[in-house]
Amino acid sequence: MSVIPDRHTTDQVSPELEAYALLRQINSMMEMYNRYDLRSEDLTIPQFMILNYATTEGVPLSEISMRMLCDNSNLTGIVDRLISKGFVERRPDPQDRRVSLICLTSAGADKLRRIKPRHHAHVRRRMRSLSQDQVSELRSLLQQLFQGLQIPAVDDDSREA
Amino acid sequence: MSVIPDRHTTDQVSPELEAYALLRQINSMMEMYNRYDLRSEDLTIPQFMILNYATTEGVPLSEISMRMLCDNSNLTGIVDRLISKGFVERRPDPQDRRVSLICLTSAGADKLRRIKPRHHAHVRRRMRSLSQDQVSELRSLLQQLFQGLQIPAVDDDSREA
DNA sequence: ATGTTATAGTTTAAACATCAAGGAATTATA
DNA sequence: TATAATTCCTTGATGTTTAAACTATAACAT
Repeated sequence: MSVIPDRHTTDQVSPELEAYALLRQINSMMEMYNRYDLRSEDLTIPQFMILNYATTEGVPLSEISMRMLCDNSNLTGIVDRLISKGFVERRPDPQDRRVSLICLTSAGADKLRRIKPRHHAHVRRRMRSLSQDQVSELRSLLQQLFQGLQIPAVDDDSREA
Repeated sequence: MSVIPDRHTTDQVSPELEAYALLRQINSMMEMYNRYDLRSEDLTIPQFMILNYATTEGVPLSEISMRMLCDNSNLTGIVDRLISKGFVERRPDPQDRRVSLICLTSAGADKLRRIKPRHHAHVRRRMRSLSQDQVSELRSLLQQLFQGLQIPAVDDDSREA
């Protein structure tokens, strides 16, 4: 029952909000660049991601959707497009007839071999405004934040809004 | 012409790549939470963002799209839906008949007043795995990275892929 | 004045995302 | 072994995003 106004009941921005806003903006800009890079290869970002997760032996669709943090139903259409471009194919899993394995074709593997190193180089280049130490520091902070997000629901929220 | 293999010509992950992957994943999870929070209010994330940028006096649509780092054409439909819900309205700018001002209605202002503090509290709570100092450190690293991204094109890329 | 260029916003089509619902195959359980 | 619950994937409805083409207005240059 303090008379001192709580720092965050008002509308003013907190460091957390600022950090999150920056994170979103950075993500947004990186996506713009990635989209632009992939455009010349006639690939979209989600298509490229699936290509990265697929293997020659085949990976269950739901394993890919788990890693991409998205719904299965997203991937159906994207995989369809990748198939029509000849970069992956669907194969039934002999062990479990429910799953369809997403398999990288040799054309897909070639494509990936050509694009991936360049993509990685681009990402690294775009982070050159940070020193090596700063990148490591950033990575470890993000790592910690990410792990904290995994266990979300501890609703110890009595002190605020 | 070194014989020592460059650290990044191979497929292995660099700190930069790891940091970026984490950033994307965090963004993804935060979006999931935000979407869930807004669901009970019958708002989508982009709808909520526009609501945040709109004012009672009115803001040009293109100003909002600039801040949201998106195209004007995105906003047309989203604003349409906000209008049908009664939270904003379009008004012509008397100064410039090309622009349409996006104006927060009183219903929209009420809605915002109720949702925004809670949203901010949620964001702060979800970053509680970081200390105050860590949040500040993160913010300043992201700030620096963001500014570095603004001037993208210095293609001093001769040393890599 | 007239033609050029730029800006504000919309429209359209293709791609993607979310959510709910459903079919098919598997697993668990009684 | 029947049936219930679960898992894997797809489909369809709604909403968002991108990119290109378009309309209307404004600013500018002869």
